[in-house]
Amino acid sequence: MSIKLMITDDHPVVTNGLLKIFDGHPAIQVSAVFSNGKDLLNELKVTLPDILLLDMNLPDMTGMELASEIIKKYPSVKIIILSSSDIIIQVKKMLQLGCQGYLLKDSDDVTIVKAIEAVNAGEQFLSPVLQQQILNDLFKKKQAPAELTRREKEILQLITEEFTNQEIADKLFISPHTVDNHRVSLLSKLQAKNTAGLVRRALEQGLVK
Amino acid sequence: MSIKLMITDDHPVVTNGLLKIFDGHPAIQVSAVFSNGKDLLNELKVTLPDILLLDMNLPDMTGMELASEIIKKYPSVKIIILSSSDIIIQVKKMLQLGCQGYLLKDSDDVTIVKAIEAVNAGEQFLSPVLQQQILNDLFKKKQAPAELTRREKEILQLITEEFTNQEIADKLFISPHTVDNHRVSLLSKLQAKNTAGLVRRALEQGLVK
DNA sequence: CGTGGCATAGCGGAAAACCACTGGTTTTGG
DNA sequence: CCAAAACCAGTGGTTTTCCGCTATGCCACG
Repeated sequence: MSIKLMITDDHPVVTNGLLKIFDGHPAIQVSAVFSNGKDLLNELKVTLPDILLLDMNLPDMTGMELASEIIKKYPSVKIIILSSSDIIIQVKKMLQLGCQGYLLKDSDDVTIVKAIEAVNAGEQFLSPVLQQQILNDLFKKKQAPAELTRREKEILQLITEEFTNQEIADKLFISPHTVDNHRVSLLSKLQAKNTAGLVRRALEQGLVK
Repeated sequence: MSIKLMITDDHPVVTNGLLKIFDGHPAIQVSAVFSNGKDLLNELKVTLPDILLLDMNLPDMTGMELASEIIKKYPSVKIIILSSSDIIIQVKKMLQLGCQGYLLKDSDDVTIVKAIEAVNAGEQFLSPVLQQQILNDLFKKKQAPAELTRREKEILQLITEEFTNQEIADKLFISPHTVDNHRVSLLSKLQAKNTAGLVRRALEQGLVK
């Protein structure tokens, strides 16, 4: 049985190139090509492909929105994102959304076919470049230490766990005033403006949990 | 020039095993072995190794604390964490702290030597198992979509950016009361108790930025 | 064409957070 | 052992958030 594929991309150059690639692969059958999200959604009401090659930058809606909707409505359709953006955050987001693959547009024929076969087999696929980049990302961050005292870390932890000053005070057997004081120090040290900022920085800098 | 190595681990079995491995590698010279953090810190005041093999679970202090301090005081020392824990969060934390490698204790001789050589050459090294796990991690999350309306997402974003209700209202040309209402919806939908919870969930679920 | 979800707006009151002080005790490191 | 840093506690006041109400206009979907 051949793999039924749909392509959505508003650049004819890309779609033509893809079509040419799949021409030589009888196991991969392109059942439809669309240049915008709306057309795709309409077609999906009628037929579902095995795999959908989806561009991130469509004229009528973002890839995020589109992918999100498709995943929700038609969970059986496997989505491979086709993008020229290698921004890690974006890659992560799409994968966490539930896409099965993420291909860079400069991928060669072999890689693209490999990706489709892998995803069709129930695996995931990530452009090798991106794999490397994600690993590097982990090392790079080297966040500024942000010198917090033991007590401050402890209280920051509890703040992110949604405890109020009063609750924290009870837990640590100190006065709510003291908790408040630590809070002020934290705001200053982390250069935050309010609780939201504290939690944000705490999570971003891995100071908690 | 040979690589000067220090080992810190409170399990004789582990250190003995390591020593045996390095016996066969003249390019790697073990200059000292410690069984706790304090002894190590004392020695570092006198001599610095090229690379430090550091156990995560020491009797007197956590690997986090120790690594953090060493990185701050002696940034030239490269640290490879030696741990039996493959908990991804912990791995990430150590790497972001600035450690150059993370080895699982069940790694074979070849891998360990490879790691040391890589780190000595200025690269990073991660146990292959962990590399795979981190990539899988990205796909797995499949977070519950958390159905937020456009407005709610927008407001959640601004909350995490430390704006107050009043400021958000000004920005969106709506009443502060309306912002407050959306906030209540958000608290309910995300099952958060307060602003801290909102920000935490927003970041964890990648709903912002 | 109605029903339900969304966005808007408002009110009032309680709770929590924010801010700037002062001042005492304990811990820590050189 | 001394000084600095951290921790604790309090006063007093302002701002913001939290929560439960009510209520209206809009629009999409069946």
